Amino acid sequence: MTTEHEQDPVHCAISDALSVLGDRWSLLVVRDVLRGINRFDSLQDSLHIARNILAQRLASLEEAGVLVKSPIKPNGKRMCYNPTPKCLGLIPVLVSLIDWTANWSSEEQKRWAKVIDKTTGEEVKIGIVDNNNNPIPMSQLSIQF
Amino acid sequence: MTTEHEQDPVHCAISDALSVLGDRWSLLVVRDVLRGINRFDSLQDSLHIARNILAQRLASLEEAGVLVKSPIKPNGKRMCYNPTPKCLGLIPVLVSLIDWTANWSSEEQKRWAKVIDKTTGEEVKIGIVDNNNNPIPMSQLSIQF
DNA sequence: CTCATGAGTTTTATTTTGAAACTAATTTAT
DNA sequence: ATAAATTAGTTTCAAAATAAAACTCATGAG
Repeated sequence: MTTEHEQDPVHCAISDALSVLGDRWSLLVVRDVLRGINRFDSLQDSLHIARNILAQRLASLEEAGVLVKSPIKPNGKRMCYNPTPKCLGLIPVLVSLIDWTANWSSEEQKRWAKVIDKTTGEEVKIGIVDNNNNPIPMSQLSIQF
Repeated sequence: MTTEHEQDPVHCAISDALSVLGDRWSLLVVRDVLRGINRFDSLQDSLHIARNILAQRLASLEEAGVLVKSPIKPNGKRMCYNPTPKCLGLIPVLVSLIDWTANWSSEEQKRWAKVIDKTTGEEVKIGIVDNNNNPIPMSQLSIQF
């Protein structure tokens, strides 16, 4: 794959993102790390992912600059994985995925993302707004990637 | 240790979303359909995806209610795939992925998502906002998935 | 009617994933 | 201090998913 076509719509910002995140597990690992689950075995317990695949994903997320791997105690061998600023940058992706499911799934238990402004304690939301910060309904949008 | 997840980590809104979208291609198909590329062969040309995989993804996106498949002319055999409202609901996901890449990739050609309000022609933006729709910096956020 | 196009399906090879067992180092318990 | 249990993976092998190409078979254009 990844052949070099001159006019290549596959090579765009979305596919760049998906080359790191476009699989069944990566975003769930990111979610767990943001939740504070940062050890190999706790992640495996939480996700029930195959251990070899987890090792692979952690390595690729580290290489992508999304996680940092560091020993728990200096020079130790026990590791932990923590979120980088680039990882925090994925919060809008996670929130919009959660809200999409909440909005559009027919399931009983609709879970909304809850994001809190630490300074006010207030709940915040993700959305599309115009220059005056007024929300705009989705049906009114046209997208140009 | 933040053991404050009262939510089921295995079956959550994110993994629900990823069971439809969590692969290499689905979101790129969605992007193309939103762009107006809605025929099997044009999608294949655009994405260089294997034809059997494309057929699979289109079927699963249709089953998920993201796309509708319909004949171009009544009772015809030539088909086209078009976005449902649920598909439009993915715009924030796509936009936040694009913006993430633009913000955090080291590449030269950073592409920002451009979303336009069809009624005004004005460009709009996606972000995390408080109840007054004012944007909030990422560092101020705490998440509870 | 003929030929090119559209929308897939089939076939086969390659890659990725998953489950389980296996290391080797490191804590913890006795 | 020694034994037992944890941690953080790796290895192995089977099963599933993906890719590339060839193959249908109906339709539309000329």
